[in-house]
Amino acid sequence: MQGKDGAGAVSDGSADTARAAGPRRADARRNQETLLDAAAAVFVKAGVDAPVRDIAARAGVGTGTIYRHFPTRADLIIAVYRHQIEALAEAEPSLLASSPTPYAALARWINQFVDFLVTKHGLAAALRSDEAGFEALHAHFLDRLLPVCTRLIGEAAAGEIRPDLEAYELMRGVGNLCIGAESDPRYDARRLVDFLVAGLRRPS
Amino acid sequence: MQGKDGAGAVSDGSADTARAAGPRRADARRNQETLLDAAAAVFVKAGVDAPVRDIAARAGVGTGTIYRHFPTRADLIIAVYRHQIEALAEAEPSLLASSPTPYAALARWINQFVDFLVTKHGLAAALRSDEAGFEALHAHFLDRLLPVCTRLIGEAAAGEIRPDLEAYELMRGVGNLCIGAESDPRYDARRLVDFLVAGLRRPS
Amino acid sequence: MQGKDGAGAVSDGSADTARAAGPRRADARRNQETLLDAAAAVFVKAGVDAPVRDIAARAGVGTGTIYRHFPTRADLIIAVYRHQIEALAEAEPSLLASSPTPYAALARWINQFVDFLVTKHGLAAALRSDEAGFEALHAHFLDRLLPVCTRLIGEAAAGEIRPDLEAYELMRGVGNLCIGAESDPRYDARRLVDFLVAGLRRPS
Amino acid sequence: MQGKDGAGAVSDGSADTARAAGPRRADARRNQETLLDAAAAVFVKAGVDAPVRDIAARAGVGTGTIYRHFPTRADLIIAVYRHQIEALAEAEPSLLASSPTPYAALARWINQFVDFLVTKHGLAAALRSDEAGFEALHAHFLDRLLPVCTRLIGEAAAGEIRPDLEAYELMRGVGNLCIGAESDPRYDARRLVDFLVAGLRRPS
DNA sequence: AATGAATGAGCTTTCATTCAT
DNA sequence: CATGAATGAAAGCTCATTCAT
Repeated sequence: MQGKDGAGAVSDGSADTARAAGPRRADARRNQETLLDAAAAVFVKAGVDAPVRDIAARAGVGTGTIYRHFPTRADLIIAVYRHQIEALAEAEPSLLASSPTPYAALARWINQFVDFLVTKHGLAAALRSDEAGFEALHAHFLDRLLPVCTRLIGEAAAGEIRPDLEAYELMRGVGNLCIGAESDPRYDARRLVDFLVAGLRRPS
Repeated sequence: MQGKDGAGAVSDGSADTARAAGPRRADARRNQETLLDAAAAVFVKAGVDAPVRDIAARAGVGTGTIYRHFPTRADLIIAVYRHQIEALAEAEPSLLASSPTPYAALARWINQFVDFLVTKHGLAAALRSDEAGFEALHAHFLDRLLPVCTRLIGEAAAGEIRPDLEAYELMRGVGNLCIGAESDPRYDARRLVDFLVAGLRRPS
Repeated sequence: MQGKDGAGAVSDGSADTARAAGPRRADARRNQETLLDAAAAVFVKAGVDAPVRDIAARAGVGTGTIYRHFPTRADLIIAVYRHQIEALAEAEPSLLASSPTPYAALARWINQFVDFLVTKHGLAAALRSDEAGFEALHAHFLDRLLPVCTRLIGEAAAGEIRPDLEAYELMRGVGNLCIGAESDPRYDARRLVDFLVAGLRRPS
Repeated sequence: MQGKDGAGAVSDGSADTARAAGPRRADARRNQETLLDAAAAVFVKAGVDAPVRDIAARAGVGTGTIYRHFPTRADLIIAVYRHQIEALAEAEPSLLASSPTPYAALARWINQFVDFLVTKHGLAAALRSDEAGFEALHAHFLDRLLPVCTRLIGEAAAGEIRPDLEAYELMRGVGNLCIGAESDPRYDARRLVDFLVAGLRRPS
């Protein structure tokens, strides 16, 4: 599984390191996380082609630091992609704990998932020449998040939402709704996702 | 195609309604329509790459007839595309008349619209080399159907659905949901469209 | 001689009429000639198996008209065969008149003869089951053209070409050179006929 | 795959052996060669259906010897065919050496080639039921002789003959001229081949 | 009598699958 | 196992032929 994890065409070094759990020293890892959080936020707002300067500014570092950790933009996108996947995977318990109902937790998770989709769709463009790499990252995405979404749906399925909803189908549907959303001001994907999520509720 | 229809010799008065497109002779135009109806139905079920034989069989004609009218598959897809657009445009009054509520009419129209999307997405693939042609057909699509969908939403907006819903956004959303649906058995686009349409209703 | 003229296996009627002098009315005969000219031209270019549509198109008529005059392909081939033989027979004086030397006239006649051979060879295939019919048509061919070719050779024999050349031998040789030429792109029969005709000249 | 060598339907044994290098013992091979030379000569004069007695007589052996080596006539024809091909292939240098000009060498080679064609055409009849076998032998013929003829043409092309002459076309043309020559006393194929070869010369 | 749209058998090509090496 | 030849089902496309107009 090592050699086919999809980072093939991308420069190694820090990107590869980031893939596991980040740098060894705690402070270094914290820096890295800050940086990825910042990049993720900027990606959500301005797309994966956002200026490096903006990301650096939001992270409170110099642009050189970004390039030190992620030599190419693809490296950065991949790292953010993994980072957001981790965040989505780890968000489950806290969402369930802090939401009034399981359905509300699912809705909030989907909202965070939409943020991630900017990165995911950008990834496809960034790795256009590396089909295998993209496939591997996509597989990682499914491996990690399908179980999470399935559990969230399961919690809500008890009474709030329509039965027989499949996590794959929901995630794909939300993913589809977000295609091309960045470039079209007349199309607000998030609104439509809200409609879709609303439509999951059982008719009262 | 001999005895396909016992009353074939009797010309159908209603079909004589003057129309811009179509062959001159009345029977030829009726044949053409039969053929396009059949092709549309097959496209919905089996995609735009469905065997010509299947389309011919459903239309009750020989394969040669298809090729005579539409020398290439792109020609056929384009004709079906226009035909379905017309059908969608003309369906409005009857849907409104025969549905219990305007919302139901909209929902049924969207359902028919999903059928059309198979053709629309197939069109993109068929005209991959003809960007300009595709743009023109897409423009025609918007010109013709945006007003229709806007009116249907307007009817329903009075009380049944959430306000401020834009026809463009809805059609784009439904269109997006149907991307790649043919090739993925785990993904039922129509189900998700139903969820989306359900989500348009005002919370009671 | 009537009943064994070689059209035995072929449907009778108009084909038989055509054999003599064509239809009675002048315009009908002209139509017939137009049609045979067209068929001959198409045969030369695309062989005796050329689509009926192509012949009809070149003659400016519908396909049905071809079938009315020549119910089977064999009928058509036979008619073209006779038609071309007549043309070859009648070409003699004008060729002699319009060519600088008798040898040039012979060369041009042979060139036209090569056109005819496509039909002649096609005839054999078309009448495979009717040996007697083929023999009769072949005899007609010899009866009509051997004298013509003999005269042309006679004119040229005075000084331009080798003595003792027999028309039969020359025509057979040219005929042989054209066997199987249609199906083999690497073999240009007309080129070789040109060589052969060139080889008839007396060494200077 | 047995029949790859083209003699599939035909009895094996000496025919197959002959293909490689002939019998082991030198004297036996010399006998074989004498026999094939004789058969070739008889074939040229009297066709491939010549009586075995005649061949045996010319080879100075008894008829039993012929049957011992070549159980069926097809075996014999195939062996002669291969033998003549070898002879034609090996004749090149000596012809070039002993002829006044390359063109003369080519003309003499073509003359010998005409001898061979009697066998070649007879082969087609003998193997009528073994299409694959004939194809294979024909392929062998082309493989072996096309290069030889190409070289001879190349030698002569310098100045004596018309440019752009293809070996395939020439050999096919000569082959065609010899079709049906045996059975028609009014048709002297060799004479026509001479004309054709004469026509290859550049006009002086 | 002429036309050409319609038909569908059949030819060609493709391609998934199998099987032998 | 890996390879790639062999197979044949499936589909595209052509064109001879018919027949309603």
